[in-house]
Amino acid sequence: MAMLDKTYRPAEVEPKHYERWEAQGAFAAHTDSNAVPYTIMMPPPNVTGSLHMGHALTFTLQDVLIRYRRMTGKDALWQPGTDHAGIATQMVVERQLEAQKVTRHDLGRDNFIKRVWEWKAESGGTITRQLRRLGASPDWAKERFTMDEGLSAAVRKVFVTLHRQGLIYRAKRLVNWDPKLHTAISDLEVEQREVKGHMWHFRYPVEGLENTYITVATTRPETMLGDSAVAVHPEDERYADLVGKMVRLPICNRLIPIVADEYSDPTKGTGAVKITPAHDFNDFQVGIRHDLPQLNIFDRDARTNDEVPEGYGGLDRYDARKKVVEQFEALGLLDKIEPHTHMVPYGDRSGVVIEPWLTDQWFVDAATLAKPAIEAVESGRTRFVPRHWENTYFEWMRNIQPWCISRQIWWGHQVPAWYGPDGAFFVEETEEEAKAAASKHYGHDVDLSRDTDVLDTWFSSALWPFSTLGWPEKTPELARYYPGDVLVTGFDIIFFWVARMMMMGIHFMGDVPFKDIYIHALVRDEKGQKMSKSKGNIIDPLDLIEKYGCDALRFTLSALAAQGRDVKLAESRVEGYRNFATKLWNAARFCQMNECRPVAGFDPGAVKETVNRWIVAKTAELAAKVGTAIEGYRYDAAAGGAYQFVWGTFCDWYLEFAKPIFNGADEGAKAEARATAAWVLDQILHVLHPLMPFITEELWGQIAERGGDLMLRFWPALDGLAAPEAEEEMDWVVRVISAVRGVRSEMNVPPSAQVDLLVSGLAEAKRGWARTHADLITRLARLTAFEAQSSSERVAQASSHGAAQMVVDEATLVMPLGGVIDVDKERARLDKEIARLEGEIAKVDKKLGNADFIARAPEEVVAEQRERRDDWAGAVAKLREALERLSGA
RNA sequence: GGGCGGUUAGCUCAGCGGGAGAGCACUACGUUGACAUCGUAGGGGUCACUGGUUCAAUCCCAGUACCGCCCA
Repeated sequence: MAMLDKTYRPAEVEPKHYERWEAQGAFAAHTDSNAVPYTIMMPPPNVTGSLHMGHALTFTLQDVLIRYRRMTGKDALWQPGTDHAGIATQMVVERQLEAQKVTRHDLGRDNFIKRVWEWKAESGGTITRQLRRLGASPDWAKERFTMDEGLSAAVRKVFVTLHRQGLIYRAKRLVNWDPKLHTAISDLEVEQREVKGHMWHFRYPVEGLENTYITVATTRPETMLGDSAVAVHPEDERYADLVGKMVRLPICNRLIPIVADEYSDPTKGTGAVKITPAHDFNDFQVGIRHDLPQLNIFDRDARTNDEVPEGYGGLDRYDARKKVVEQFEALGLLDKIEPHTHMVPYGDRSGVVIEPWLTDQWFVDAATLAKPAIEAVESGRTRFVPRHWENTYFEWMRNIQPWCISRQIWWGHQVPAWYGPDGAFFVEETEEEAKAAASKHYGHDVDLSRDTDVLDTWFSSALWPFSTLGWPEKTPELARYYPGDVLVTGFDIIFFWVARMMMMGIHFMGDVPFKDIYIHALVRDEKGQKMSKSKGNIIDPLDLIEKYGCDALRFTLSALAAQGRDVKLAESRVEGYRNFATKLWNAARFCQMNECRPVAGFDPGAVKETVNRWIVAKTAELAAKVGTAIEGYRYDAAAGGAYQFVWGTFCDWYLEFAKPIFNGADEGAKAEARATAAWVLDQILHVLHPLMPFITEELWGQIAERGGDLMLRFWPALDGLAAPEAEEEMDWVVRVISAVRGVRSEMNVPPSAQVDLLVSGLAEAKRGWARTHADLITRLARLTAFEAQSSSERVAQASSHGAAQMVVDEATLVMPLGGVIDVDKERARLDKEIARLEGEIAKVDKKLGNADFIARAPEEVVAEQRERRDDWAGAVAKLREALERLSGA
């Protein structure tokens, strides 16, 4: 085996392994295997997308899960794919056309759609290529696209079925109309933004009463052109005698009624509110209650149509507003204008103000579908992690509104409905079936025209957990991998997507689409700000990968993914974990230099040396800890535990312990230490693999000849390796070394100074420990000699000439420093230590002196406190003796 | 207005009824044959505030303040 380079070079290593893994089919699920399946449905990124930090987080977390489960022997399916992202994709292609000064209308529908497919063929692979750079290991052979033939068939089937069940219907309703994109959008695609505007107070003359006016306040003066009524609260005495009278609407010169309706809030504005049923959601409801006409005054561009008085037609809504206000002022009917901050709806894609507009649209009866989806979470068949997201889910699902699923765009699944000459429609999966149905209906063949609308992108996404597995066909995949084990996603799409998958999954599959829903937080910048182009604080994951390596980024995201917290990403963290990768690399290099080669048939349970039994036990703990953490979605604990072990235990202590052995003469000990170190390193590579797939695979291959890739190996099953007595012994060694190092540093004993260490009062049982580890303690504490059992005369003599003394358990360590040491300083140090311990003792004494504590606290807690007090008291006594011995110096 | 989170070391965050923790940053020392992308040691906190429950509260409960997010 060639020697490892001095540093790890991720850029050279990553593509090499990824390509081999993929080519060898290492990511594939095995439908015909006997293993227990484990399924994650990848939230399909937009086909227009490119990898951002949110993707990096979510896909890293999913990849950690899938790699871990694959290693534990599950038949792991991570189902990948992309989403056609209707509006977003159409906008991208339209923007390209715009550069050529062409509109989609110039091309016509068919050509435009062809153009989008061409674009998809060219650029649609960006996001999946980038996912590969992240090390994601989904079953690429199963990659799907929401508009591919199979998924489109599923969409048609679902639409037709729900329509027959009365759960999809067509209706003329007020919808959120985007006047820029010329389509309806769903409530969820509307963003409410706080806007500083005005409140205009208009006086409407009451018909039949001289000089009597009712004043209405509005933030949208232009809509008065479509007013159908004025509403006051039924109990508002100010207006009681006006209810039932008519108002003559200025400008329009129409008569509209004054109605009593609880929608009017007497405490707001004037208490009288104008009602425009065709352009406001609340007013629409009032209109229904009072049977008011719905007067539509806008066209699809939100310009006034010809329903408005002469001179007002064809105006942009804001020009119309200006003109209406001017006219009111001219008429002396403008009472006042107040500054007013209110919420205004904006289209999340177009960024323009949404206009409530009366149109024919297709709706899903979401309330009906939501019921079993709510029940599934209530009963725990599907579980949110962290739990509190259930509240968010319930809140929305219990107040769910009809879902407007039709969009007046071209890119998407066209609604499978065909219209006859009289407007009757036929909802069928194919045109042939629609024709047949129409013939039956009319008694003869007729020409049909297909509905031009397409479906909301989220409609097809809602089917993702089963449509990707081949539904409506009864495929082996569908039987095997549905329901999924976990959905990993961000909270921002609980409504858009999670809720809808729950509804559709339960309705069509009769079972929930996944057992767990792991909701992770948003990635923010280090100051906690949302990353956005306008703020210029975007961190590109690919830049970080290039700079620090993919594993460093993955490890960082995992380490920061604590449940219930946003991920605040500081580049310094990535750098720190890159250093961790380097540390691991060099530990492996050290092992290699010392000929630590994996030994065939090595039995970790059979090692004899204490250090080895100790590290074997610690390694077993590590594997269990990391496995449990990943299973509990505690990525932070998994990463933290691995980091702590590799750096803080393996490198800082075990390898240091091993050095004297490697350099010693005991060949047996050397051989065992080498084999153990190699074994531990192998276990580390396994355990870190889900988090850091590349460096672990690389080391795996470089350290020894192997039978195959690390990624397809089994997770370490290390039972029965606990060694509490070895742990106790090595902990003692660590305490001794730490004590010496601490005192050396505090007393300014330079590393070069030659010092001995004497031991006094060491318990009989520990003398063997001291002898066994004398070399090791000597080396790590930088001593010249370590006297495990010193005579009291020697101790007394040494300390009377000046010595640093430290108490470890029942023993006192004495470091003779005659002539070097500042005795006053050492006294002060001992005094300080005594004072600290006495403070602790006082605290415990207070507790132990409390009769209630003794009576009520659990026995073991009381015993623990007593033990602790005894230990401290013993230490204080020894420190006093040490002071005493110093008195002669 | 309703709901949900958060407030612990300078920064980013763990912990969660019985001795305050990590990483980064900081200070001092250090090229000891894996690693300076490193080593050793150290300083730094009335765990937001006020009450309550408890033998015992950073941890549980209630309230307050401030910050963030979602919904209306």
